[in-house]
Amino acid sequence: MITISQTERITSQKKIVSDYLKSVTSHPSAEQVYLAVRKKLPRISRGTVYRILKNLKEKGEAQEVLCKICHYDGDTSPHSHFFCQKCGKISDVFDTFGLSKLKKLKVGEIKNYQINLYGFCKNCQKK
Amino acid sequence: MITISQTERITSQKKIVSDYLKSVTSHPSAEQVYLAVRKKLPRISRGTVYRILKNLKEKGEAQEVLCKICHYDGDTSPHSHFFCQKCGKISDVFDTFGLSKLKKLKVGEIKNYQINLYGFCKNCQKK
DNA sequence: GTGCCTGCAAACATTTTGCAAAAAC
DNA sequence: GTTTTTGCAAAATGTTTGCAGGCAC
Repeated sequence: MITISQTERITSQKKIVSDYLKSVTSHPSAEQVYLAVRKKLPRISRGTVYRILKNLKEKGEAQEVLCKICHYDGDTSPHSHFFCQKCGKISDVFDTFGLSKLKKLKVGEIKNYQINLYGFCKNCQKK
Repeated sequence: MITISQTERITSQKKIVSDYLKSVTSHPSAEQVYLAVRKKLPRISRGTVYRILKNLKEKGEAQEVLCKICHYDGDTSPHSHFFCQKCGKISDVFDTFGLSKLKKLKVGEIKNYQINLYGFCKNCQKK
């Protein structure tokens, strides 16, 4: 459910969570944000951290990495997935975007990869 | 924890879950697999479904899509992520693999995307 | 018969939510 | 003073696990 508020208020909790997230490159989980932020705001609650993270995401100031419910695909051939943000449908996309480039990256040994595309599917676009 | 068994046994539960997963392209969640499979095996339990799905994944006969705990990134610029399967570290990868190609896909309207790379990071490779 | 696998229920982990009090404006 | 936001605790959701009995081999 999207919360529509006329005038969003700036609170110290929001500022500290936002500043923390922008100051680190460690990609913390919600729990890790909670533990870190609690050093500055010992009385902050998990609920508040979750609400603020969701709020930051809605405003486009943070993004989720690896998230939500686990889905399974019986097809293990190299392909990508499109997630419709309206109807929730997950579709296959058989295009690898020239991922041979991947091997040239210097991040480490790449064993596997996933490309996730988000948007509105053809069916939902019509509406 | 990886379960090492000397002789894996073929059970009707495993066969039906595996067959179901390979017969659909709907990318069901574990719960959806459980509900579907229960039509053929009314007494199967969630625990068994979760164990079989994990088993299929370990054998490379199924893959997970969108999974596990939610992590946040305060950097919303276009970049990808590398997940080390040994130490769990998440690193940024600033390479977009010529994703302008994305726009040409006919799946729908793409608003956003994520590329997730899995493997062993440089530090873990040394060990 | 041996030992892996299952069903069940409880435990665990993660996230959301209702509500009264507190804070922002 | 009004309305949003918070802290708290409980609930909801998703996943794992211990164990006794069942089944594959």
